[in-house]
Amino acid sequence: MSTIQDVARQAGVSISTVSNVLNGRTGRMGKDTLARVRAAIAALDYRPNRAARQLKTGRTPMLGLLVPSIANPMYGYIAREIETAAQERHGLRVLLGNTYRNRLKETRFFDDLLAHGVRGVIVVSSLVDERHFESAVEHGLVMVSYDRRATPEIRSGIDHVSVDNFEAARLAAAHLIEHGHRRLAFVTASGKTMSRSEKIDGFLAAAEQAGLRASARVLDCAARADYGDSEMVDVGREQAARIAGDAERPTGIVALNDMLAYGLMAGMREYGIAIPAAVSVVGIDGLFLSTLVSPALTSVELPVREMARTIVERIVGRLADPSLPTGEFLFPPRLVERDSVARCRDAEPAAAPEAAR
Amino acid sequence: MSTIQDVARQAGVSISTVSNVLNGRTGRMGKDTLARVRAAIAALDYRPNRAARQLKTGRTPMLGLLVPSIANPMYGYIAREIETAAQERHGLRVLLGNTYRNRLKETRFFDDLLAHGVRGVIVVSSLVDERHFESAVEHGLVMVSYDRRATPEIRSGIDHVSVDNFEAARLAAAHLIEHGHRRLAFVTASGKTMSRSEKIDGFLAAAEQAGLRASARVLDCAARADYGDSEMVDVGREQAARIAGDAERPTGIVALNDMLAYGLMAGMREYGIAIPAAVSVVGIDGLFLSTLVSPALTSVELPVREMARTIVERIVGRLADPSLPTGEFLFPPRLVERDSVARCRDAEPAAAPEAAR
DNA sequence: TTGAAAGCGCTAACAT
DNA sequence: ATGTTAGCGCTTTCAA
Repeated sequence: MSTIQDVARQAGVSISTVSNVLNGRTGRMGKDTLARVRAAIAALDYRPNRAARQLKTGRTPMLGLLVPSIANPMYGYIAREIETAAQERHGLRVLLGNTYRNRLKETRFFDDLLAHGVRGVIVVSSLVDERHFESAVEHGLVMVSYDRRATPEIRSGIDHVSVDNFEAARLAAAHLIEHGHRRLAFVTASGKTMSRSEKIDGFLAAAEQAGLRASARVLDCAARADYGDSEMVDVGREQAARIAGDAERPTGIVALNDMLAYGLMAGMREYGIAIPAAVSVVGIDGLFLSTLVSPALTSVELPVREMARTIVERIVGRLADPSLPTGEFLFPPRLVERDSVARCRDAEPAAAPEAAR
Repeated sequence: MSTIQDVARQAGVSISTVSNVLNGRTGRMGKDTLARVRAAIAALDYRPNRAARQLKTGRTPMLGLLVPSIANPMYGYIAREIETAAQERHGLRVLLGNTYRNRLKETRFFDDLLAHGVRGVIVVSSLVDERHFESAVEHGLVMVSYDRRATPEIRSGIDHVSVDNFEAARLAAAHLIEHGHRRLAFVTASGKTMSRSEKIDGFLAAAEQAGLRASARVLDCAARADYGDSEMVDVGREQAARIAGDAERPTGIVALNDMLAYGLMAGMREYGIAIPAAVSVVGIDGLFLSTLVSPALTSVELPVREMARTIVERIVGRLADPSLPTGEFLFPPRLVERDSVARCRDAEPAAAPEAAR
């Protein structure tokens, strides 16, 4: 690898001149000096050493990205959009870490980012407890959290970008209600993350508004202790078993997310419960896999690309101007109808006048 | 952030002593000197600046990982295993890049790695043309290619880790043959990557051996030009349409990979072709999603974790000793039976004596 | 057993 | 318009 020295020698100029070219300070530079430097750079196939530059400037064109597990299709999707936005819009590379929702792994990742001189980091769907985040922020990290709402009333050094989870679940439940369902359930994994609580609230609000609050149920179930990508799927399967044996079975189900819905549907199938004939299901996320399961899953879709862009812009912006206040950025979800919801057969005509159509 | 200077001052020693502690050269060090240094490090929450270290040593504990798109569940799975192996076994971080199978993006990623001082890189399922790889290797990158076989007879500066694709497809076809299928097809996307050709060969070899070569068909279909994660799914769907309209329709299908199989099954469903009653399907990859589609997909599973470990060990090994020769590492696949294969109804009893069981 | 000092490649004052 | 120079924080001889 050639260095700035080699380029300077080759071009017959000093290293400062080369450095000036490198950093775009070509304003009052001799036209042919510039040309000679450029030629030398090309001839030597010179690439500035980032470590040296970083040692001097304290900056490195890199972002950290922390996900529970990149094998989970939802996180893979988000990661792709974030990497693409960071690279194409700002030339930033992405350092990836799987945390398996382990606090120690998260902390170590922050430490490594700091040591590597990386100042911007995106944390996807982390733990409820955010204290170690604040500590990382104090050490100089500019952080954006995805899929966690800000804790109300607490000033945070972290940007929060997420979908309106309340609205997402409300939309899903309302869709079921519109189709005449009156025995509703929200199926979730236990362990209250903030986004889960919000979804539950949205679900219950829709039920309440339709006068169905009394019969609406929230079914949760412990996930396996160790984080796996099939965690949600397993929860769905397990819940299917429980629901199958339930005499007062719900006819309309909102799933915490698409992966859980897939597991739920697979489980239902094993118990011979037809979807959507016997039970209708709505997911949340809008993964492209939802078109592949059978029946294709009706789901509340998240504007992932837009969120990814906002995340990157926030980091870049606050990196450039640390005095910028942090904020909360909420995105609207959108229901995408597919084939997992049918009109409820038990629906009373009075309650659903359009049942005959 | 505190520096080595701060630690030295706090401990009342020179920076060399601190550096020695940092690098484990504590052999003949005063017992309490060591203790004082350690205490100072802890007290100041000191973390060595990697950029400075790298500038000196030329090394940085980081690997590059290039995938077509991390949103593709198969690449997400591989990426997770690689990141985990790199981090847990060697403390290495992973720099991720999506290439969308674009040669320019790949080249730029290599350039950036070099500039960042990263010397090890893993390339997953890249283009057929490997010339830009060799150029990167000449510039000092230690490279491992996943899912591409070495070009025979050509000495390469690259390690190749892959599954035995021939065997994978052979296994899949043999499984169909065992179930009495005599009209076989291999469904693939057009564009001949090496792994695809090998799979085709394995498929045809199995057909040949069963005397079914004449009727065995390879169906390919152009993917959309721009790389997308639903690329394979779309190809599967399109092929389903074609197969549905085929009077001499195959009864046993081997899909290039699981994603394509999902699309194929979804397409078949739309055309009212029952799986496995009318057509049996076998995928290749063994993604966990295969348990979620309906019917659950019988698939030839890849030993992804073992492959990921080998990939990391190869890089680390050759980074430590560049004189190590590169090699090819082939892993055996394994058939996992689920519900997408049934005994062929058209099977002639003579050809399949156990048909009556 | 510990310390002094050179230098990795670059940026950005400051000089000229 | 271009060059000189002082570090950024660390590792590693070499000397004491």
